[in-house]
Amino acid sequence: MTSVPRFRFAPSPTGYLHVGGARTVLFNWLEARRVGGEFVLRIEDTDTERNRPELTENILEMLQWLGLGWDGEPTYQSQRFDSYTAAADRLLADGRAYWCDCTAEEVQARAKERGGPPGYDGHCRDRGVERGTTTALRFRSPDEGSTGFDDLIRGHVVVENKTLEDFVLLRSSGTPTFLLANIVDDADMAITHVVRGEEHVNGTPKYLCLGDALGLDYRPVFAHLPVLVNEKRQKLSKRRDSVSVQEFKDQGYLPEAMVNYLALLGWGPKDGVEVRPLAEIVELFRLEDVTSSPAFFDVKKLQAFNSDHVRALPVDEFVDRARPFLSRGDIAEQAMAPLAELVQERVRLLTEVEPMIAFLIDDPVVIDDDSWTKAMVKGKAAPEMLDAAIAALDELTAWEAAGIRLAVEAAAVAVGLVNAEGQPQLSKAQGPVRVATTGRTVGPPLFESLEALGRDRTLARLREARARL
RNA sequence: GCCCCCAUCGUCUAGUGGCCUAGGACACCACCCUCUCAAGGUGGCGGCACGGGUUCGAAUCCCGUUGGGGGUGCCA
Repeated sequence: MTSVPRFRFAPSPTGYLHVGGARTVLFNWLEARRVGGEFVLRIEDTDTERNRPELTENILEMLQWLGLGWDGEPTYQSQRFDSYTAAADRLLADGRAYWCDCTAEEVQARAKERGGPPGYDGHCRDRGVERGTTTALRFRSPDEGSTGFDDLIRGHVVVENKTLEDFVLLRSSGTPTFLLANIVDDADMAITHVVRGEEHVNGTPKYLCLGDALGLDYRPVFAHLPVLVNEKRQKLSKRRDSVSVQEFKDQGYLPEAMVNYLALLGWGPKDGVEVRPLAEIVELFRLEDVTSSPAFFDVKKLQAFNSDHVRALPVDEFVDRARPFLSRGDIAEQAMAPLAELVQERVRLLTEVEPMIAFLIDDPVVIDDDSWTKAMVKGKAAPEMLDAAIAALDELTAWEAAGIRLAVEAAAVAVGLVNAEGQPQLSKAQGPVRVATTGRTVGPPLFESLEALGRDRTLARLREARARL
């Protein structure tokens, strides 16, 4: 029987899914997909104190959103405590574990006194401490020899067993800790590939020694991914860095842009084509090609990827995606309809859509102060231009972009905003008209915008602005 | 302190001994295009941390230094 490659993502519900976790999922998922293996989820909720069940929901929801599905139902460690305590009992019976009644303070005090490395010193190893309400079960780490493992990304890693301290297996509350639950489950679930963050490298020898002590004969393939860092090159942390996937979703990032960008953190396609669909990345991705150095999570580049993915959308798909970000619902959607294509190529984030078409919804239009100053106060011949535009547009019989353009051009000529050849200078002439009607100096092309605005509102706004001058 | 890991433009990367006077992308700057803003086009800025080896030849291999990171929890 040949076993299928099996990958897993094992988050603990103590925080929202963040981009680092998402990248770990992605790399697991990508490799699993490529080799035709399975990708499963295991919720590591062993710490009943910090566990926040509702966060599991967020993690699952974000994975769905990113399009990184999993096989089968997630496993919950909180429902498998029996397996862990059984393993712990075995270790205790075999003399590979012992009860310890030291408090954290005592451990620290002794470490300080002896001046050596902090951490547990094996104080209770042979004290014959009985199980009590304040005792934790510790693993008796091997004193000699060394433990090594092969890592797809880092090569061979070896550590001396004597540097492995006697870590806790069972808390005094009786709940199992990470390492114990981890190895028991990985073996039980027949995980063949352990792909996780670099922060787990140091724990791996402990994990392996534990497995040996348990007689598991279990050796998965490891791949420790480089961590994602902030601008100060520290590991991304939910606490100090704003990196939850949910936030990016809320800001109007597209999931395809997100996974595309994340795939390029620690890996790059040989052909150099960065912006591409996930399906292509699945074909090209190789876990062994992943870099071993930390990568900076650059929001600027993410934004650039998002712009590309937004523009690559068919226009009705773009409208569908933008819909949840339109706070004013149908009104906004109807307003956007005629300008959708023009808006699409101007936004980086979906949250930028509504501000761009707000002038079609707000009545009266909200005028941006800086824009007003720039176009009306500092701009050339604003009053004259508005007068001329009003006159020209008022005479228009058909209200469509091309005709509106001709009228504005005629107005420009009338007030002398022309170049050496006597041609209208729209770059100068459009300013006052744009600000009067849309409230801003920037936005979708003016004439299409005015067509969408309608004759009456356009003229009314021009007259209102003129009156203010 | 101890253990482990890492080191190519500001950032993400390509590069696995000669194809490299190091390629691409983001960012930045300039110009072009242009009704604003985008988009697009062209060009520019900018890097193999340092020192020793090995080799005919090193960004690529080895050693050291320096710098950075991760771990060192009754968190995961």
